[in-house]
Amino acid sequence: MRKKELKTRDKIIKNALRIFAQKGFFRTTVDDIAEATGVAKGTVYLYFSNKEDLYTASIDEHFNIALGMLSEVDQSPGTPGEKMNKIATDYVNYITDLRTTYLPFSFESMNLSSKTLKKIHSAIEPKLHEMVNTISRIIKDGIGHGEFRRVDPQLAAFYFLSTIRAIFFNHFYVTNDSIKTESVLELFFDGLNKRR
Amino acid sequence: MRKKELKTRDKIIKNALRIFAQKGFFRTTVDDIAEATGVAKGTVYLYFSNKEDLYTASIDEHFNIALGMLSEVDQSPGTPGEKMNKIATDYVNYITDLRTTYLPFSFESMNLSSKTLKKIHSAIEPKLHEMVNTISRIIKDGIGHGEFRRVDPQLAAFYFLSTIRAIFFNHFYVTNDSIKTESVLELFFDGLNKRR
DNA sequence: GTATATAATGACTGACTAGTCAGTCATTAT
DNA sequence: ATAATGACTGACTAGTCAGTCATTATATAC
Repeated sequence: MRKKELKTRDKIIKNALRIFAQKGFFRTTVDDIAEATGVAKGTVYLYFSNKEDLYTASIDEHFNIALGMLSEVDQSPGTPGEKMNKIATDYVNYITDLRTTYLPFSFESMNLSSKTLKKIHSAIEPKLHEMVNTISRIIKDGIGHGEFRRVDPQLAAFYFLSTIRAIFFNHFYVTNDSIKTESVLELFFDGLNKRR
Repeated sequence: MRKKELKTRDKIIKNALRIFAQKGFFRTTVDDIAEATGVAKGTVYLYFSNKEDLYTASIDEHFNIALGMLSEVDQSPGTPGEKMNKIATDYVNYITDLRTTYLPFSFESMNLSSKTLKKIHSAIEPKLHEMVNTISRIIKDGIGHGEFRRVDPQLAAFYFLSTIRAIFFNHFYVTNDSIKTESVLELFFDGLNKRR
């Protein structure tokens, strides 16, 4: 039964994404995920050949969700600046829902020298590039319309993603949570230097 | 013999910092660190009560080094903008030397809900605040001298640290390494928006 | 109603590693 | 020359968890 199979597989991925995002790869056990999904551990291994495979699938899911949000905002009306603001707030909400402290779920925290993590890295890279490219197009558009300065769109897109991460970092490490998404975005768009 | 004791303990921390930075907490074994230091595992436990204790000590060492670099630059001559540029490039060089892919070594990648990581978090937090405060003072100075806009110095300082992290992120995830520290800093200081 | 195929289970294994501790030995004190 | 010290060792224990597989349950076919 193909339908049922997809359903179980999807349920596992959904739970794996949430738990991996909350606890990270090493502190998450396959038993955790099986229990959360309501299946036995053996069932997980019917759909995924090993833990890394499941992790990779979870990351894939995560990026698909993120890319979905991105293109939705991209296709909605608004100036490039408005679109980027929407992207940031949507993404912040999504991650907040995941209740992850294990952030970008999580590229920078992994040692790429091991085979496993290289595999994960190569699964992430194309997705990340797709995100960068989408944002890059919006920025190019903004440059064309005279809204943005003539900067390297790829670099600015990348930096924009880092800025979004900075917002979370604020949330988790500054107990005084007066720091708001808008303030950080304001800094991103207007910079620190005084205008001359 | 007090002298010798300090030496062994310091050697262990030094190696632990390097290896934890390269592989992260979970993939690093105490045996790895002992072997790298040239002592038996038991020796490690003479100086540290457990693995987390050693990790915390390593993070402490890391922040002390970072804070040392910060205050050195702070006390040297230069405009606030020049100082911040120096801080960023120095820090990039330091991390590059560590050969870490396990970034800010590593706040955002840990699940704070566990006791262990809460302990680590509380060890990090004061150090991080000290870093933010130092940078914050430089920014305040820049605002006073009319170099920077009137922004929240704490927020801008925090965002500056995130910007430095963004530079590494670039290095590790963009195979085309045309992206340079200066370009990212330029975006930080001047923002994306066109000046009106 | 029986047979076959497919899906799911969970007890079990074995590799791995944090942490222990009885014993060693070079150095220092008497 | 003898005794005391304590830094250091590494084999060992105990716990964890990824991955397996013989067994059971469920669905489908005839």
